[in-house]
Amino acid sequence: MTKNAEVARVLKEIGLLLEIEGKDKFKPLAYYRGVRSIASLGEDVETIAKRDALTDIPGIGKGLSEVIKQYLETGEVELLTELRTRVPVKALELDSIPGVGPKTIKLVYDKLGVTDLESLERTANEGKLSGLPGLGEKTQIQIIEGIKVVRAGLERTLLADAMLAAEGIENALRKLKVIKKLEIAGSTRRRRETIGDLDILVVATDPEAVMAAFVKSDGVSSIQAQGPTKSSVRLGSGLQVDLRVLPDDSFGAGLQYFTGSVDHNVRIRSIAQKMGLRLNEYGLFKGEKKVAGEDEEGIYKTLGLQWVPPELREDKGEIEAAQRGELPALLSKDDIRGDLHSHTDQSDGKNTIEEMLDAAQALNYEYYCVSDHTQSLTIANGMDESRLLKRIEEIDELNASGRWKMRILKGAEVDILADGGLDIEDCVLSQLDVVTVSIHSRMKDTKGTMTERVCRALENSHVHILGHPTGRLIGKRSEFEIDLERVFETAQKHHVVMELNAYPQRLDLNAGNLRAAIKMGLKIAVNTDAHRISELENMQFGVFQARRGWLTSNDVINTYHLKELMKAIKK
DNA sequence: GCCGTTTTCGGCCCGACTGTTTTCAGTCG
Repeated sequence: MTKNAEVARVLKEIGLLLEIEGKDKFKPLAYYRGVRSIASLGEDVETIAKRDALTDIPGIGKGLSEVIKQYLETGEVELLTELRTRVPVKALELDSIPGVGPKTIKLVYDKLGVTDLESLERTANEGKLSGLPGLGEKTQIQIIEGIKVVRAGLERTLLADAMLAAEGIENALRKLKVIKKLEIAGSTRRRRETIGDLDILVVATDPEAVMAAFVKSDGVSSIQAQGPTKSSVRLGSGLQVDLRVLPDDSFGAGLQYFTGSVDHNVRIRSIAQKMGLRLNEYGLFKGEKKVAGEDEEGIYKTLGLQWVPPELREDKGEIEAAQRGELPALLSKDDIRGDLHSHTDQSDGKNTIEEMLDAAQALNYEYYCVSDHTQSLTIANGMDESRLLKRIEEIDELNASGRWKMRILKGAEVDILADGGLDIEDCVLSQLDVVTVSIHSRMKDTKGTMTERVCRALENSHVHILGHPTGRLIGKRSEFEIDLERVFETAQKHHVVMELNAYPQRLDLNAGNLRAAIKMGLKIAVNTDAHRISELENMQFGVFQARRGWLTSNDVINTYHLKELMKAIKK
């Protein structure tokens, strides 16, 4: 696991405490910028620090780089320790409550001695919050509700779940005749791994009617806000959904604005400013005159930029590329010709091989690889050599049967053992079309051990793909401690492809890692790792993540025709 | 604290909504 999240938390806490002290309005903003920058870094911040290149990171200057260095070297930051002494509150915890910010934290600390979630909940339940200057009955109820949300751990939702919820609301709203246009914006449109809340934008002839219908949608558990152009509700699942009504000729500007990210928009805005223009959610203006806003393309074009695909809008070089007209032609779902990692009921899958093949055929794939687990993974009923040899024969027969137009590829997801060896003999591996190797055990190995282990596995001349390279489960399990740079170098040397596992909880590699991998010339396989028919649909999430990693079809081997694919993985 | 086609100082996105107000501060995205 990288130190990135940890460092981001330290910077966030400093920013919050500075804001709570209230001495400087802009210093905290600089810290928050640093937080976003570090949190979305593709590389380990520690590696960057060792290169002495922290100030190359956007938003990190002399001050923040010193703070980061101090933390990495000593595990503490003097400034933070001082701040905590002056304002002894659990700022991160309190700030995570919806509706509570630095000003409220300061108020309840000064007046009531509240320092954490527990004491805030107690004072709120005792009714002591209402009556404080600026705080009334309703705010008190809102805070109690907000604490429940935090306790339930519902701050962020997986993209797949958010998209499902969005679809439900979208379908319901589209039935209203007064709605002329509707788009899902925000981080869902940017296809981030997890979503804070849903942003829905509409153009409607009768905004009031839309708002009235929206707040009564199925699954709404509470209404946070309801105005003529903006309403906000919380679903039973905890997900917050914002709906905004825009004028028709501002829809593009609104979409651009509410798609974000903040950092991308700040840059776009400053480009507009330098051209003597002003950009807000209603349009791009020269003085009082609107010069663009109906669609996004017009806004970007007027600013001298190519239209930027939402997945790239993170201020990670996309603006410079768009200025030069050099944005990559990103991978699309239609480019995918097959899936190279899937399971059946031979190991821990839920469907038979025939059922999986029928489902894959329905996706018009040109090839499809069956890759069940191997023997060390006993919990998943992994196959030993004799079962695997039988499976190989079976697939030969299935190919010969002519029942499926696509080519069925013989594969396995082979376990990497503690010492980096594989749990299937080379003489059997050599009979497979696609050998994927993965870590499923000893996930707490030290960085050195894990790196050695994986690299040794990649040195085996029968290995084609490294499956879910960091092993993370979003929100559940961190990445292994592993030196990815060394893994990439080894893979490059031994001609091994990196997997982008499309499972919504995995999305492994992440976008930053993907970008680093292709920069080194590595190829990627976008695979579903499906354990049942329905999971073959997860390919879309892999494609989203690939796009966030700037991947083109050339970078992804399962966009190739069968012949080229076999050539590409040949050792 | 960061940054630079407004470059070593002086700005820093900005509008909507709520609650508690009587004109606005706080939060959010």
